Amino acid sequence: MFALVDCNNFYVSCERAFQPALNGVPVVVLSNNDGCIVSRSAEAKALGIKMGEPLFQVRPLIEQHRVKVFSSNYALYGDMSSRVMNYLTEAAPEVEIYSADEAFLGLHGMARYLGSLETYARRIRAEVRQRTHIPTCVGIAPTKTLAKLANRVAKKDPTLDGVLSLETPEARQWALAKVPVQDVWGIGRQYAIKLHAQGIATAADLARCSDAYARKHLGGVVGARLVRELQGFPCHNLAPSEDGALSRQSIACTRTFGRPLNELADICGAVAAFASRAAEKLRRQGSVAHVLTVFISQNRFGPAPPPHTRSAQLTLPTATSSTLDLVSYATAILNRIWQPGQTYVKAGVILDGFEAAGQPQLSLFEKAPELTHPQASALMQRLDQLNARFGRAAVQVAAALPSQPKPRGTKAAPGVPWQGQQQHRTPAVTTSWDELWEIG
DNA sequence: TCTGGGGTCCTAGGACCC
DNA sequence: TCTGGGGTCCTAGGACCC
Repeated sequence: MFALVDCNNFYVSCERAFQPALNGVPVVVLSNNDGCIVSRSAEAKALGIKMGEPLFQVRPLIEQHRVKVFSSNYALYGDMSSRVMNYLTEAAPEVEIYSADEAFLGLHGMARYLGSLETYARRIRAEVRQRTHIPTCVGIAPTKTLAKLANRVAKKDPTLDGVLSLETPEARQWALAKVPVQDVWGIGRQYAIKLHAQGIATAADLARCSDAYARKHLGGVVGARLVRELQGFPCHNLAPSEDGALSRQSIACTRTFGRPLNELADICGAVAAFASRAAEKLRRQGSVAHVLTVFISQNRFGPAPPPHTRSAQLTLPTATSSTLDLVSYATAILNRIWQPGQTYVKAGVILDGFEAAGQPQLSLFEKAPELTHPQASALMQRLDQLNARFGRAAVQVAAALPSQPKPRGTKAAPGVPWQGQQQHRTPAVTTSWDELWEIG
């Protein structure tokens, strides 16, 4: 059996945890750059504000109903997420952290010891709420896909009080019939259109499909597994998270700029900063990367036809996690793809092809790579320590700093040219000394 | 004026190898 | 007319997830 614990409206709930006055009123949280709606309270959903909608399109609705609006505060959400996950790691023998706000618990053979899994789930839910003020729902089922489905039904049906267990076939049939096919985990927009056109409207309909049908219409083996999981046959194992942290196969840092940019120096600063961030994340998970991709994008909503993005990928001679290496490779790639006279609105750096740091895999017949310079590695360690202590980006490579102010008489825009808007951000009350709550 | 930022897995096709 | 049968690696792209 699996349990899926999923936080309700996670970003909004994090804001509410420190501002109880937000309870009961409509609240939304915005994406980076204050562009789109990415989290909504139940009251905001009821007003018809949709997930992913651009802020400027719903502004009338927001003003009319006095919806509270917040820029995203990832320092706060990340910290709240670890609090929730740390507790879950204590509370269950096996935990897979699936995202910032969701975790699968492995409950194989646990019913013997726990008695009712549903009672256990209710206890977990109450504990998470008491410790963090974050509301959750829990779904229990023999497969991950059914646990997701159970969780969804628990969220929608208030009489269930946040927990639904699908341990019996009867319970499963009942739940499958209630869920529209587009709400099944793994059915997105494209598949939903196709399925409805063929008369498959609910999860129960989908669970009755043949293996051949699933393979043909739902992306091959992926779709076949999806249908099997709905039928109650597990195809996905738990992937337990070590140390309560996620370990990635790729790491990206990509951003829309605060305003469109056409100066190479400005874009170069952005790319250097993104490469630095990506390198930090890479070191934190103890990996080195072999492959580096840089891309720059023009406005995809503008009149110009696609493609809007230029990118290039580089296989590095030696896998590395050094900020200095990655910044210099990244800016070299940028110089190859940047075109003068064009205006760019976004850039990104993506790292791939990971190995564990300190033990690169040697391929047969290849010469051993040069050892990482101990000095460079010590330097990166100091860099990470300083930034942990004095705040992110306290120490940076010079390339990531904004270029020098322009000569007098020309008007220089204030601040870092590529940095985005954050007009509605709350303080990082749990992670920043400067922004701690003052009581008194 | 204003439109996010991460990730995953899978497939197909081409180059190349024996 | 007929024209092997595997492999691997890489890239691009699609679909999905939170």
